[in-house]
Amino acid sequence: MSKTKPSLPRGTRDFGPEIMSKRSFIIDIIKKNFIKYGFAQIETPAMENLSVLTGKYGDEGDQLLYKILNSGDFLSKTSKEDIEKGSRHLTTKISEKGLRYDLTVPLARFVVMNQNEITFPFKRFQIQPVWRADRPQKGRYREFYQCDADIIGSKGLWSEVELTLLLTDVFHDLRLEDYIIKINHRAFLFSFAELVGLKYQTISFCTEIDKIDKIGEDRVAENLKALGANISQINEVLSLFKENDKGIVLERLLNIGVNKEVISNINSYFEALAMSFDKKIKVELDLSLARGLSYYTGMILEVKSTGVQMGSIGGGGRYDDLTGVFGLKGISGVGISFGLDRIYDVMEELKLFPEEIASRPDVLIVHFSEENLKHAYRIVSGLRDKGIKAELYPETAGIRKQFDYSDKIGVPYTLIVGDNEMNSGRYMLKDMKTGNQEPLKMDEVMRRLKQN
RNA sequence: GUGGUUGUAGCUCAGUUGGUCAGAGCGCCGGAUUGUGGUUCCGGAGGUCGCCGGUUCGAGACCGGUCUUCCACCCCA
Repeated sequence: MSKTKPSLPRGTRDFGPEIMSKRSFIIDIIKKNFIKYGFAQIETPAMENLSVLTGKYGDEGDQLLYKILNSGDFLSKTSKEDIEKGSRHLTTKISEKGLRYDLTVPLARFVVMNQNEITFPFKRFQIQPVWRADRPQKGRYREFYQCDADIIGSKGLWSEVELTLLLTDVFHDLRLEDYIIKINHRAFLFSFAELVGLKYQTISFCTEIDKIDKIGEDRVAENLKALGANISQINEVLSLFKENDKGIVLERLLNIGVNKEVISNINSYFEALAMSFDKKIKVELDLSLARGLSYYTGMILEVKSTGVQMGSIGGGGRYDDLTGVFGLKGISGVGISFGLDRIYDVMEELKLFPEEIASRPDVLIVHFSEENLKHAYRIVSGLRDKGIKAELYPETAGIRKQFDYSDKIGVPYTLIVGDNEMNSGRYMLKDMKTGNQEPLKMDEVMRRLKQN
């Protein structure tokens, strides 16, 4: 048998115990808040039929889809012609499933397939990995977790407000304060594109607009001009981006022909957030925000860390007709997504993880002999029955070694079981931080440990 | 997918123009100390220098390929 060196596919990672306790810390907070806001959890398969996935994320997205080779003799249904027609065509012959690319399209499929069982508005959350055949970088992985909350089948503005409050609560609970929620509306972008004369190239227009903080206004203006945009109108749009007064911005938007209803919606959204919710809400209207998947049609939103150089740590928006592609018309939805892995990276870099989240027992029992060890069987079991996280050093060993181990795992207390203790019925409970120890009866030991 | 970048002990990194350059610190294991850890002291184990091939009398250092890391483009959580 040949020995192979173990390795991991590019852009994927193992998560050891310390990393997992931190990831769980984040997930638990997100999940707790999802539930608090009335969302119910669902899960969907890692793989979907390619017919569900393809064409939903644009050409770029299709390229980033992981396709699964058909089982068995995957060439049996292909001909020489299929190969000659190129890889794109051939793919359809040898692969019919793919790994999920996000959680929104699977949700749309789920809603359509279960429309008769679902009560609308349908509020669901989903925390699962997704896969993209992207080139990995810092904060960019080929396998990563999304934590989505969506409200399907409601057009009310309260949904947007509620999701904004939810975002705020989660970041507050994580103690991650250096972030900003940027919002924009697709209708604004469409109007801008029309204004500069790129009505039929809105995608290209948005792509350029999105690069403003990266390459600067001047180069964006150049690029737009190259696309055929009118220079004076470009300048008008760019100046609008810099306007800080929200009232003036909304007025100017009205002047350039943005739908009145959309403007009043945005206005109502900010008015709602301005009400006292006893929270610091960090939302900012950013007219140059042009990202988001191709299916967003209304408000779009992105969460940026202001403390760390990192792509967005969350995003979301409203999609008026997500289920339309699967034959269910007239269902509007709005959703947000937390990027677990990026939130992790940000929190790690900012050292925001509390120290006490590592999983460790409350007490470790140490001993001197086989007899002591056996005597401790009942003790450790008794402690556990009281709900105390107790661990017993599993074999006889030097007491020094056992204390060394206690240190390594960071256990706050050790309970010493030796001949003295067995004879007196009083067990030595040692506080590992102070080094103080005290002989105590078992019920007193339990009382002390329960306090912590 | 395109261009560039990185890769030496578990970790962080030294290693001069190819010729005792296979090293340090930390960590790990053992002992000093068989009823007491975090300090100290002593000792020890670990690497075919990412992998494959080439140039050379000789390669960790040079060349090619490949994998990985990070960066830019693209796009995104």
